[in-house]
Amino acid sequence: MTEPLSPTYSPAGLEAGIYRQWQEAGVFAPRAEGRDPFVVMMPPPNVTAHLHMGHGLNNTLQDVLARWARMQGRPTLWVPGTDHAGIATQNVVERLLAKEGQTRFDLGREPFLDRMRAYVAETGATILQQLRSIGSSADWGRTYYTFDEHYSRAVREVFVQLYERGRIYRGKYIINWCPRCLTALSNEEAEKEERDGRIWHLRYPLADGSGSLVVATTRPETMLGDSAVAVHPDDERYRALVGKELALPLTDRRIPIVADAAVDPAFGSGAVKVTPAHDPTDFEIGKRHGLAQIDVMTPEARMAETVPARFQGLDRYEARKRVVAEFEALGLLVKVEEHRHAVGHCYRCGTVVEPRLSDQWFVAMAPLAAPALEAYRTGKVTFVPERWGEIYTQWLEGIRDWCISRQLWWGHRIPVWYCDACGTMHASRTDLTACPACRGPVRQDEDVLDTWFSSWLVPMASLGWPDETPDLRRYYPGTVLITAPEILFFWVARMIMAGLEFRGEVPFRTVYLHGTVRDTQHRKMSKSLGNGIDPLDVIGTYGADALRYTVVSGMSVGTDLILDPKDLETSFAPGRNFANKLWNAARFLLSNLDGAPRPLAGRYPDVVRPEELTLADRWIIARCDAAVRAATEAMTKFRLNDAAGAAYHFLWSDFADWYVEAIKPRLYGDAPGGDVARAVAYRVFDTALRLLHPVMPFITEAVWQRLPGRRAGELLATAAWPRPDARARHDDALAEFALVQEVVTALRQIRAEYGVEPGKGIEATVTGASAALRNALRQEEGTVRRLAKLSALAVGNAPAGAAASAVLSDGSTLVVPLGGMVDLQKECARLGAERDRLAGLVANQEKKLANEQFTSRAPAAVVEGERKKLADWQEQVAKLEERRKALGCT
RNA sequence: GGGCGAAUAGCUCAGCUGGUCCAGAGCGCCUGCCUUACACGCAGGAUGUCGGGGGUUCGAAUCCCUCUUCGCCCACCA
Repeated sequence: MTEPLSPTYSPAGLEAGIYRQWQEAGVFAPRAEGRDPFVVMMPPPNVTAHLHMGHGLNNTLQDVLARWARMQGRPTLWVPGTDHAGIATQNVVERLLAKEGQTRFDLGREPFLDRMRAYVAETGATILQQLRSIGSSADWGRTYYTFDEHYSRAVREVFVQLYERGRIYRGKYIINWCPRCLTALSNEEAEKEERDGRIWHLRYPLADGSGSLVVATTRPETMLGDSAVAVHPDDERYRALVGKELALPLTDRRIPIVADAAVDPAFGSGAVKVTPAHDPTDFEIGKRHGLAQIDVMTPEARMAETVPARFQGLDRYEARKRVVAEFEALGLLVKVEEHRHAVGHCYRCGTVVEPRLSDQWFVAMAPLAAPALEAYRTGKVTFVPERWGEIYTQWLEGIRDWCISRQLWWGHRIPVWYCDACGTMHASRTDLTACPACRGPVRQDEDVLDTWFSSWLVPMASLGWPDETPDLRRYYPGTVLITAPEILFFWVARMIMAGLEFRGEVPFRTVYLHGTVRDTQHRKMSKSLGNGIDPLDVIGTYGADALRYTVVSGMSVGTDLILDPKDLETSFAPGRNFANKLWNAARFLLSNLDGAPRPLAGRYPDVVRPEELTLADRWIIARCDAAVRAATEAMTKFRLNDAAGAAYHFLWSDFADWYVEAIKPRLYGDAPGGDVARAVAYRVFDTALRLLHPVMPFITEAVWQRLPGRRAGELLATAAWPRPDARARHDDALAEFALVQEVVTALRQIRAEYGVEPGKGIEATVTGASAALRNALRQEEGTVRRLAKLSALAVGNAPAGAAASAVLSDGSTLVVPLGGMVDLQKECARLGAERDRLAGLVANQEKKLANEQFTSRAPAAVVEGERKKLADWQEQVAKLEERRKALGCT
C-alpha cells in the first residue's frame, strides 16, 4: 500500500483491497485484553434478503459506532447474523414452487424442508457478503443463524423453561389467522390499518314473532356463526327481551338474547350480534354465557360446512354479498352506512386477517413484561431518542399473551410430544421417541414457532447461550442496539424480556432507534412501490464512503432519511465530492511532505517548538482541536451527523480552503518555516483522517497508510481516536486569524464589486486597526497578499482620496486605493445605502438601551455587548459620512 | 378514538440549556475564474412573514396555548 495516490480518486478499485487488509489483520475481532467492551448485535437480515437502503442505513450506523469504539481502544464486538424468517422465507420458496405448478403439500413436509434448506444455502451468504461491501466491520467469524443447530438448542431450552414455569400454555382462543399463509399470527403481525368500509344494520326477528331487534356488523358473513345477541344489562330498551329467543335469519337456528356489560348501549342500536368463534369480545361474552362457538370458515376463509349448504365453499367476501342480498330480499336489511374502521392485515402478505377460534400455543406475557418495565423505569435500558421509552412502556402495560405457534413448516418445531395412549403431552429439550409416562408411542406437535421466538434470543444465543461460554461471560450484556422503530415490539422489547428472564440482565444498555429511509414524497422505500435505491449501484458509482457519508450526514437523531430514487446525483454526489476533495488534499500534502527533515512522530505541538508556530499554524491546530472536541461529543450523543459535519467542515473549510493556501509559500520555499508548516499540516491532517474514519473508512485508511512514518501493517482502523489537547487551545489565534480571513474576504468583495481585473494587484491600507489585527496582519501578511492578490498591504493612515473600504469586526477600516478603477457614483450610492442601513440599526439600538427593563434584567455581559454594538454602528455611520464627503458625494 | 412527531431558503434538512455560531449547511440558481491538489474545483452573489394566530419574557425559530397541514404508532365500540 505504498504506491502513490492515483491522480483521480476511484473508489471501485480501492475498497475491496482495503477491506481485505482489515480482514487479514483480524481487526474485526475484539481484542482479547482491555476493559469496557463495546458490543453490538446486528439486527439479522432475512436469509433470503438482498441489500436495500434500510440495511445500508442500519449497518452504516452500527459500523460508525463500532469503528469509533475500536479506535478508542475498547474491545469491540459487532456480531452479525441472519434470520431464518419463517413466513417470509417460506413464502419465497412457495412462490418458486407455484411457478412449477406445485404446492408444499404436493411435496410433503420433509422434501419441502430439503428444498428450503437448499434454497437458503444458496442465498444465505449473499446479504452478509453485500454488507461487507459497505465496509461493515462485523466479526464474521461469530456469524449466527437463527436456525442453526446450536440456536435450536437455545430455542428449545427457552420453550421448555417457560413451559415448566407454566408460562407457556396451549388453548383455543381467537387468534389472527392469515387465510393466504394459512397460519396463526401474533397480534403484532396483524397490522391494523384504517380503511373506509361499511357497516350493515340487520334485523333479527324474535322467535315468537312478537317483534325484532336490529344489530350492526362490519362482517355480515359472520352472522351465520352467531350464537346470541347481547345487550347491556341496564339498557331499559331491551330489558324485557333478555332471555327471549331470536330466529337467526338465513338459518334454522334459534339464538338467545343475553345481557352482558361488555356491550356499549350508546353504540348503534345497543344490541350486538355475538359470534364467539370470530371475534375476541364475542368469544369472552360467549364464555360467560356458555354459548356455542361456531367456526363458519375454512382455513382459506371460505364458508365451512357449519353454514347452510348454499353458502358453503363461498369465499368470505362472496358470502358477505350473498348474506346481505338475502337480508335485503327478506326485508331485514335496515340500512348500510359508510364506516371507517381498522382492519388487520398480514404483515407478510397483506391479506386481511380473519379473527378465528383456533387451538394454539401462547406465552403468558404479563410476568415477563413486569421486569422489562422495571428495567426501563430504573434506567437499566435507555432509548435514543427518549420518546421511544414511553411507547415501549405503553406497549408493555397493555401487553397481551403471545401466540407463538405457526402452521408453517419452516421454523423451529414446537418441542412438545403427545402420547395418545395415556393422553399426556411433554415438552422436551431432546427429541422424544417414547412417552415418558407410559412408554407408549408419541408424536411431535406439527406446528413451528414464531420466528420472533428465536429472534428474541439473539443477544444471548449469538454468544453461545445456553452454554456458559467465555463470550457470553465477557460480552453479555451488550452495549447498544441499533435498529429501526418498526421492530420495537417484535424484537427489541422481547429481547429485553428474554434477557431479564433467562439471564437476569438486560441484553443492552441503550437502544438507538433510527429513522426510516423514505423517498422525497416521504413514502417508505419498498420493492412494491418501486421507489427503492440499490446500495450496490450507489457503491459502484459513488463509492461506499460516499454512501456512508450521505447516510450519516442526512440522518439526525429522531428523523427519517429522505433520498430521491430518481436523482442519485443529488443525494450521493456530495459524499463523493468530499472524498475527492480529501483525496486531492492528500495528494497535494503527500507530494509536499516528501523529504520533510523534521521528525514527524511524537505528540504535537511538541513536534516543533511553540515559538516556531505562525499564526496560521496555531489557528489550524486550535481549529483541529475544536473539531476533535465536537466530533467526540457528537459521537457520545449518537449525533453522528454532527460528528461527520465536524470532520467535513474542518477538512474542507478550514484545512483545504485556508490553511493549505496559507502555507503554500512556506511549502514552496518562498517563505521561511517550511518544515514547521509540514509538521503541522501532517499532524492536523492525520487527526482529521482519524475523525473521519468511522464515517468514511476506506478512503481515510488508504490515505492514512501513505502518510510518512507509518510502520508496515499499521492500520487506521485500529489507530487511536484523537484526544482533545489543552495545549492546542489557541483562543487568541482563533480570533486573530478570523480577522485575517475577514480582511481577505473584504478585499475579495471589493475586488468583485469594483471590477478590479483578475491578476491585477491592488494596494490596501488598514486604518485604526486593533492591536490584534495589527499583530495578525504582521504575521500573515503573505497570506493576505496572496489570497487577496494585493500588490501591497500597509497598516496606517488612510491616504486621501481612498476609493474603496470595508469595515472589519474589530472596528478598523480597510481602505483600498483603486485608482481609476472605481465608479464614483456607484461608490457614493453604496456608501449612502450602507449609512442609511446602519442609521436604522442605531435608532433601534438606542431604543433598546433606553428600555430600563432590558438594562436592568438582561445579563450585564449582554447589555455591555449591546452598548458596544451601538457604539460601533454610530462610529461606522460617522465614518461612512466622512468617506462620502471625501469622495465629494452629494 | 388515544398518543407521538414534523412544518425554517426553490429542494433535502441542521439549529442541543431562550441571548454572543440566530437566521445556517448541502444541493439547485446567478456572476466570474481551467489560480501548477482538486471544474467531483475556486472566489463571489441572490433567495427566508422560521406554517397561521395568541401568550410568557427585558429578549422567542427555540417555552406555553390554539388553529391548519402532513406523517407515524397504538386501539376488541360491534
